[in-house]
Amino acid sequence: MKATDMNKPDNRAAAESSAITPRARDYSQWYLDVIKAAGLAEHSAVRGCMVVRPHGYAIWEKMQRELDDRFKATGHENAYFPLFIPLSFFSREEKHASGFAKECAVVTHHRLKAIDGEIVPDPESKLEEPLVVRPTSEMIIWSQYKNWIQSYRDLPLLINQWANVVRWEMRTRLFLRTAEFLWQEGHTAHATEKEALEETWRMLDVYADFAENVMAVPVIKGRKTEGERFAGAVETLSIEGMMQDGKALQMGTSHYLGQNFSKGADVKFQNKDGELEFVYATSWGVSTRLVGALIMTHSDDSGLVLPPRLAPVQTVVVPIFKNDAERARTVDEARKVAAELKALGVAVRVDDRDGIMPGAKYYEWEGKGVPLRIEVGPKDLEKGSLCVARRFVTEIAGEAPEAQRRRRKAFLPRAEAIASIVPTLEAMQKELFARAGAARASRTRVLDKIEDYGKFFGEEGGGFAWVHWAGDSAQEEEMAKRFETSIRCVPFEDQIPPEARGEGSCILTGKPSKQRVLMAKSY
RNA sequence: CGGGGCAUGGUGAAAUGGUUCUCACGCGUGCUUUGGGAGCAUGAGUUCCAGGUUCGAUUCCUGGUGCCCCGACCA
Repeated sequence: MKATDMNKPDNRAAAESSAITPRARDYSQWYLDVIKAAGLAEHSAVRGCMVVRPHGYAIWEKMQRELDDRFKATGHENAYFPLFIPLSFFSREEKHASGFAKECAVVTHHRLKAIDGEIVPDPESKLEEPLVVRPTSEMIIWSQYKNWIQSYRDLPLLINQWANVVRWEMRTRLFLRTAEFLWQEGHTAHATEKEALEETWRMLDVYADFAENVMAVPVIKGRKTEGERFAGAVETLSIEGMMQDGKALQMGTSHYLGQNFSKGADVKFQNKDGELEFVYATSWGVSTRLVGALIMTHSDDSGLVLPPRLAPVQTVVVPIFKNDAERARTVDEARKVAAELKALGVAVRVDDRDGIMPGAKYYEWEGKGVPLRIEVGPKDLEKGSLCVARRFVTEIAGEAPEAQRRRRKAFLPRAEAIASIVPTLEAMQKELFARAGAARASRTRVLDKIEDYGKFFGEEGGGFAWVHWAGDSAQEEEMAKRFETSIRCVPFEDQIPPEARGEGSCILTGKPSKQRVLMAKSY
């Protein structure tokens, strides 16, 4: 949408142009506005690629650390494999290769040359075998595992890689889908199917734990239908989150690969009985898409809202002063407060920049999603108090923004204020999770009639729908065309709310169905 | 890859076949200010690329490139 009317060249409109589009008006625009206001990322001049700015990267680093701890705790180690995959390796697993074929960047030359004054790939430097820039690393990793695995004693092999991958997507969206993105991919090898399946389920649980307890995003765990499965996988599990516009976002996947890839790469091991057997495999990954999920789950019309556990700055301290003497005293106090908070384990930053009005700093830090702000002014020095302001308060319908602002600021005695920071951050973490859960619940329906289904995803704006399903792949596609919805997953039984459990009949075909599936529009 | 649209300082926009292209935000400098986006003064910075039409093109034409929207694609 191009808001030409909004941008008349007068002062007011120009000042407003830096404001964030309300979520209710245009969710896509709001999403981009938040990313810009928070300084997370921007489009690169390189087609379809994203530049992650420091604040965005700092959030990703926090995610990395939390995830990495969990991977280590479950026995995994990090390693690194090449960016380039020889085409012959890539094509060893047929379904995998054809699944990714349409979105691969391919390197064909290794040298440039000036021809007619123009620098072009040197025709004489053409590679004998093209190199595929990894869209995922199964094949390059398994070709290496062949050398690493001979005996059951070499198993399980539990490796994770932090890397970038390239998928030549037609249409891109910051964080959610870009030509190049950052991720982690785990690739494990096991002696038995049972063990590999356990690993697949275990890592999905790790992702769900991370999503809910760190990102404060409630997710639904389940398995993908055949049509949505990872190319080459026997089973794909995923966690699905609901964004504020009611759409589902796949936040992480864990695949059971069976022996497909070990056969493709010819990786056998000798078991205890001395017999040769193909290895059982899993792979699992999450990407910088999670940053997009974070934005679309918690943020508001003032900008980014970060769960404290992922906030690079959890508390910002802003000194307020009118002259040099006040400046010296308030900055000094701000630094003392910061040091005390740091000792309590709080990520804290003092914003003592001169020449910027305090209000401007508040807007800036709110836009960046900092959970708590402490203001230190001359009055606080006199009274021995501090002003603590929260990034969000529980919304009260109809309350004016000005009233909300007052309600979320509190002047507290100094010691009390400092002691309140850690518990407040913890409470905010919990509140975000609870809020997201409530938002999801309010947009979730249990539906039995196809008319209700159409109405829900039409005029009612959609969300998650629990419906019985017994259709085939073609009928799945019909649902996609008719309602722009898809089966997000076939949930594990404990993921289905009580009111949606039990057997029934398919919403489209009327055929008997054992359990309901999760339907939604998706990103 | 098909259909449509757009291309003007860092950003968002105006204007024009004819002197030196306009405005706001942002940026630099100085003074002043600082408990919710300060003010004044002053300064720097712009017509995507290549051809063509024309006395003269940022404007019109052709081609290229890039971006946006719709489809296709995206498990």
